[in-house]
Amino acid sequence: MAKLKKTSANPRKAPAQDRSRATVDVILDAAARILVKGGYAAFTTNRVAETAGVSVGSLYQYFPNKESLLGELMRRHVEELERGMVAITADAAKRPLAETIRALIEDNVRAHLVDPALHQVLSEEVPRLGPLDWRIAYGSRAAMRVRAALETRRSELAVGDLDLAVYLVTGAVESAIHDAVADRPDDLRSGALTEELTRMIVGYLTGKPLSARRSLRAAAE
Amino acid sequence: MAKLKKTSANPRKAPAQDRSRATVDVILDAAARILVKGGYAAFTTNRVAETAGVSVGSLYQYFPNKESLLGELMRRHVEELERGMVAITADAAKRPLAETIRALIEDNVRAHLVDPALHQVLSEEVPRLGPLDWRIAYGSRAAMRVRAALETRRSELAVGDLDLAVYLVTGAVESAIHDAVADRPDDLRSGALTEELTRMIVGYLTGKPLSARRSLRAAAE
Amino acid sequence: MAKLKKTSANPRKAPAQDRSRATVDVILDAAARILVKGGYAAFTTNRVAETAGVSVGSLYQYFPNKESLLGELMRRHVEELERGMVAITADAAKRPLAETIRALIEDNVRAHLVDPALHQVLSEEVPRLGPLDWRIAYGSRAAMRVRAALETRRSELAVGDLDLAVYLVTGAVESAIHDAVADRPDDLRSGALTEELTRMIVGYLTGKPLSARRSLRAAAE
Amino acid sequence: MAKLKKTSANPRKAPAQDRSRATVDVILDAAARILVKGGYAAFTTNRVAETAGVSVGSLYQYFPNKESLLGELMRRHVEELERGMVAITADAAKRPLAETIRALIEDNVRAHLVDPALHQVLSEEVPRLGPLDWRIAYGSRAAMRVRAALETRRSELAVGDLDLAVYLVTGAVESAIHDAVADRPDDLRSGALTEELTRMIVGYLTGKPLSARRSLRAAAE
DNA sequence: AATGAATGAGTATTCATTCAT
DNA sequence: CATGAATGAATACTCATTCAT
Repeated sequence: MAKLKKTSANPRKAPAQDRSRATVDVILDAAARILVKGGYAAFTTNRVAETAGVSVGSLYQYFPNKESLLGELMRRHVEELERGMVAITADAAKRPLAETIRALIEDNVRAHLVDPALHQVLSEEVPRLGPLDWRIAYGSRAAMRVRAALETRRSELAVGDLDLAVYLVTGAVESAIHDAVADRPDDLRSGALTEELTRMIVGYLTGKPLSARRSLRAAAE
Repeated sequence: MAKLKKTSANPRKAPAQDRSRATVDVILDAAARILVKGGYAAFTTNRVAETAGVSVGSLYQYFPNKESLLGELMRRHVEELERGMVAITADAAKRPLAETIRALIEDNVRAHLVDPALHQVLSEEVPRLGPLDWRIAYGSRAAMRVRAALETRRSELAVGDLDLAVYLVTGAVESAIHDAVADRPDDLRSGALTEELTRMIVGYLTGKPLSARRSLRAAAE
Repeated sequence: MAKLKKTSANPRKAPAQDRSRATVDVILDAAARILVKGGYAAFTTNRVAETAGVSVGSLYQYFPNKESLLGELMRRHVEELERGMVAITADAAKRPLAETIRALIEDNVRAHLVDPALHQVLSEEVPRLGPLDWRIAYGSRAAMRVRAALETRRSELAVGDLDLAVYLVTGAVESAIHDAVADRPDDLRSGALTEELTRMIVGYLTGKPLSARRSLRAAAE
Repeated sequence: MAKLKKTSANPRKAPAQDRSRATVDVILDAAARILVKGGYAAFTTNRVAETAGVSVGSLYQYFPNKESLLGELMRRHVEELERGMVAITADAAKRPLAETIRALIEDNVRAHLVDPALHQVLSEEVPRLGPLDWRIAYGSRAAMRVRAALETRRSELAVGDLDLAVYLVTGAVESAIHDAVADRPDDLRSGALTEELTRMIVGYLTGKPLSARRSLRAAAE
């Protein structure tokens, strides 16, 4: 049960001053390192503080509670996930659908390969943080963006319920890539997974399958 | 003292006697109820025992540790998930691919609608249990079964790397349905999600899209 | 603190019947085996019963509590220690002091080499059992016997306070041999320790040292 | 998570600060009081903390586990036992053997009369602590020191195997005095036990008995 | 007599959080 | 602002003992 004592999961203050910013970063780095190395079980506030080289007191100066530390870590990760997506969806109207979709998938793969271990722990071991949880926030924001992008090329779509289709598609991409980080790292890095995902998604959305063979080229043309 | 590495996540003894069986069930019921109601945080051995109306001692008579309680709960859930799959994949050779796939998806949806709240908590909040974790065991077993089923209809397939395709497809189905339990219960119950998923998967695997409109009928013919 | 709930540390009944006797023995054997193998930490009533192949209930039929199990084990050990001593002290009047003393020491060594591991655990790990503890009972009984034996040869003694001397001597012998079981097993088996102890004790009691070299022979003549 | 095998039986940190030192002392005092009053059975970490007037948390701040509490208590006791012995053995070469031996025994008696109840509990009831146990460490260190002392006066010795003799002698002295704390406190305080022990040991080691009557004087001359 | 399921008080230990310095 | 000593509620698990069958 998510027991939020404080408004929680948000940094206590905007890190305006330099020293503050530095301290916050040092703490978050330590937190990430600990999570990656020892999993959520090793993630204790005292240890984070010690590893960061600050006192627990200082940690609590910047983060009202343990949860907020995780929250910030997640926020940063989502930022990374969203950075590219914003740019790509912005250009959706100018490009064929297939191209946009492939770009989105490629970018998601790229983002998942940044500190994959941390990403892993964050989504697998860390208990849910209530409505502030990144998975929820990110999921729906991503869906909105993708929906908007798809709507700019409505004519190419062959789906009935666009909402449902977007939900399906974003979920499938995110989860496939996420799981592949652990299960199929080679296919992820080689582009094989991107290729297959793209074929699956584009085929589904447009009703016109990219031929397995020509898809890469086709999308580029 | 011989410190037996507790082969955790397995019930301590086969519940042979009637009283024993009853106790085991009463405990598992209580465990499930607590998980659903209060999440993993509320899941303490003492509370489970109390809720079950037995002593902690009794709980530990049947489950060597907390983990094993979760393990058994998971085992039962997986059993539910697998029951139908085995039957369906067994008949794969006799039916068109689309039909088998739709059946698998429908069955998975059905299984997810049995005690969905418990299913949810089990996969989202409960920390990973090592190699005994059902997610790992189940995932790969399911993939194997599906692969075998698809191979009986190789000629209908239009994918290069079958392994990768199976990985993608089973993961996408499982995660889409799983997420929809929480996010889109109506689409799940109405069959809309099943429909879309089937179209996506069949289209991807065969290279020949089911038309959105005629898909249901088509699959049946 | 020794918390005796029952009159404790005595077997509940004289094992008269054959089946009873057999059960008692089977339980004590199991208890001894467990103590030797796993130390006092492994010594739980349930495990003893299981190892013995009887139910806990049966164990409690014959032993009112855990303590009494240990008590009986100790009683048997003391019996072993005392068996020889009685015979030897009985003949004390007929023999030179040195001979009696050597005989007592030799017999004590012999007794300590019977199941030394059990002996060890019993005296080192097992918590004190109150006034019923064998160490106390045995210690004073042994002292009494030795005192009586020495008094039959008073003329050979060169000590002032005989009581104190006996206390010193019995304690020294017992503890030296006991420790040597663990620390100097070779000297114990070779007879070297017996030799030295005899020299020390005889010298102390008679005021006339046995020469190191001739002591063995001298005692025998 | 990195599970550091706690190098138990050592204080967690050097008690540098004043407040820390005070807390440590207050905890150890409480621990000693509880052991003396209620024996090892009453010795629970929670009770120690409560008696000390600190929280369990604080206890664990300074002692990584229960064992380490006992370890420190033992360490301090051994310190007491060794303090005098070092000084006495250092001067062994300058003095007749008898004098050194008597001094060692007297000092051991003195040390055993400091908080004898605690000493008692520590050696009788407290379970062995592995290689960190003071009994082992102290025993062999003491033997080494005594051996060195005796070797400075080799010419006065009439023993064959010095190692064995030292083992015998240190064990006998330690155990006799130790037992006498409980069994013969009057003889211990009056010096009678010291006297007899000295006669026994000196006689054994030198082969020339101190006459019972003149021994005190003789040793002094 | 024998069984073994059930009991539940008791224990060591952790860790998020506070607050006096 | 920073420190880190102190807090104490909470938790998993054990085991001697009982008693209904």
